[in-house]
Amino acid sequence: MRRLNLKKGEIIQRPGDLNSKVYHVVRGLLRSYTIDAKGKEHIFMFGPEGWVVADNSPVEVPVDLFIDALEDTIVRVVEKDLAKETPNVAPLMRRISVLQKRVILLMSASAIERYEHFEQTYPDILQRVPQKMIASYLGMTPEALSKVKRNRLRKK
Amino acid sequence: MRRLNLKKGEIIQRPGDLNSKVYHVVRGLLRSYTIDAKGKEHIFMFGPEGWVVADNSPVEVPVDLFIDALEDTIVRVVEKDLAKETPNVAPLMRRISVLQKRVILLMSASAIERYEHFEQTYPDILQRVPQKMIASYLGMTPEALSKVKRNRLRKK
DNA sequence: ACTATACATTAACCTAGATTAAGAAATGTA
DNA sequence: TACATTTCTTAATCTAGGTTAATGTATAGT
Repeated sequence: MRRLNLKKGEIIQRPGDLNSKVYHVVRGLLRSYTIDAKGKEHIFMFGPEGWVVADNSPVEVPVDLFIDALEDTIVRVVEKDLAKETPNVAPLMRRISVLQKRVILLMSASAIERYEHFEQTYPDILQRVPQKMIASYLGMTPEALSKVKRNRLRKK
Repeated sequence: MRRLNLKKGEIIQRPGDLNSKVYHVVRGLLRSYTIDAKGKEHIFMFGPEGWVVADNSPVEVPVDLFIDALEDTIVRVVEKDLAKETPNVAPLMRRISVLQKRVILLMSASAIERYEHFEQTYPDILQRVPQKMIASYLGMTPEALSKVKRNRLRKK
């Protein structure tokens, strides 16, 4: 069970990589993301201390996410097949539950609603990453997020 | 491990239900969905034979999805905490992987692209459910889906 | 402290998809 | 067969959010 010290900006996984690992964040902040056909970046998740970041695909298929460090970060690296032998079901169920909520939000909620949900759910991360990344995570442009926040202020 | 015979249209789980179960579809077709604040229905997943349908939340928290039968359906019902003791990690990972793809599609793909992805991934289900349900699953209105298909034909 | 680069905001304009409403097909049911 | 109900399509209109581009404001590196 290796440890790894990452400098801000370091990329530790790229789409296409085989035998990807599972990363337990000890300190710092990871993120996973894709880049689509038009070259646009879409953040899939943020991983602050205590979180587990991984591309949950079967061991043998290539991953489709980048993972990099948004701050200087320390991670514990676990081989994916090894992780399978210590089957900790609870965190997997939690992840599914979170993803379920995210899908439903993406399908049914407006930009403002999605932002306010994020605000309540991850107030910490809001402070730690640039707003354009929040926008990317929420599936909107930085300009749209800017507009949304301004309109909310006007109403109060 | 009970068995259950459902008639088309039967609802077996409602938002707020506690101690929800895990449903293994033996024959037929289930679906899970929410109804949002504006009364609009959003289909979260379809569960044809061989699939497992459940609201993957911790046992003790109330679920937030409806589950009903789109066809006459036979299911095997498993208690959730029991399912936890037979920790079958592989299907959970698969589900996460599918949800990951879905989130990324919702964030980055247009209506047409989402539809074509569905067509390729679940050609079977496309035949079995009304189009408005496909639209709901894809996060768009039936009208939008209709338009999308027409425009695609024009181009060919 | 100076410059460069990344980030945030604003505004004008545009477009995908929502909404509304009506009619046409299909499907179910007596 | 006829009638009702649900589903699908079309068209007109509207709007949230995307795009582009300019300006302002931090932040970082030397």
